[in-house]
Amino acid sequence: MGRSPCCEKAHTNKGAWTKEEDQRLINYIRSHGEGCWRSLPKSAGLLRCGKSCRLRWINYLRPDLKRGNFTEQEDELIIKLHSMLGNKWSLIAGRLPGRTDNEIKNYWNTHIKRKLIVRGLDPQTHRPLNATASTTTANSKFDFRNASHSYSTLTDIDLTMNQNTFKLVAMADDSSFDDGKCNSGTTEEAPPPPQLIQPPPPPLLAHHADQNCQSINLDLSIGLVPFQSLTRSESANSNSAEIELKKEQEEVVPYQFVVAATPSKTPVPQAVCVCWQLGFQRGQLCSNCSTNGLYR
DNA sequence: AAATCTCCCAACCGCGAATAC
DNA sequence: TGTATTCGCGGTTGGGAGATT
Repeated sequence: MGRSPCCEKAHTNKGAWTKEEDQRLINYIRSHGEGCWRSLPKSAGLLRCGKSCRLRWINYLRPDLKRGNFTEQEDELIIKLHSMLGNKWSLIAGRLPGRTDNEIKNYWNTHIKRKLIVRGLDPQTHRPLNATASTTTANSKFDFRNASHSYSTLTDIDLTMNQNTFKLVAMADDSSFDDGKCNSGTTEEAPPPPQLIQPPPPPLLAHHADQNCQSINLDLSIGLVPFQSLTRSESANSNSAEIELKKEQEEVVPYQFVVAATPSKTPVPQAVCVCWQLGFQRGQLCSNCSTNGLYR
């Protein structure tokens, strides 16, 4: 048998929350903590479904939320993260302390999309608007999250993203992949990820495509580190899959994307979290960070 | 001043993954 | 092991607020 129903929809309030409801929810969570959203409304004396309580708390009532306008740095970080992750708002929010996925999603739809269009960039692909149509049909398209190759040896792949050149360094142990059963963790037909117009992985790796997993899980970590602060040899010491995107035009943006691709059943690589690199203090680090800024 | 339009954001909806039973 | 439910996510929408006519 399964669980009992989540809530009685007939007896729940909908729409905007009142101050009294907010206060009840705050008081309850302060004394009991988060969790068990299903039973929370009844225990807290709220005529709301648990789902609604959770949303209200996460998006509006949480004490650590940052209020106010987004800064220019936050704008740029969102753009960069979106170019890497697509509409993975919760992942993006995880790298912006005090911001929620809903807030970032709204902000993206109302401000940043327009900003990119003004810059002549396609908000979904992050490529020049007039070039999107021609390149999306080209075979050169390389989709990170649905990559048709796994990277089981150290290799360098030059990629081009927008006007900037990146270098993809994939390092993985064969055993870290799960015999073709690993998945990307992204099942929705996400908006097109960055259209990387350089060729897909070199032929020498192609044989792995059929035998191993069809994609690399990029869900767990992504960070910005100062260019060259992580050397290849340092990275190679990790026995987990790790992809570095090295931005070569450092004079434009002196940061390096580090995407820790973590196949299931393997330890998380020692990638440096963006929280740390942005100089956040202990209390501000995200849940994925250990106290030295590395991913747990 | 009133009507209409546009923008923005909080909240809802539906789905897939994870989990309890 | 199979099924039902919860949780969490991304897409969408309703309506309030401000701008424009």
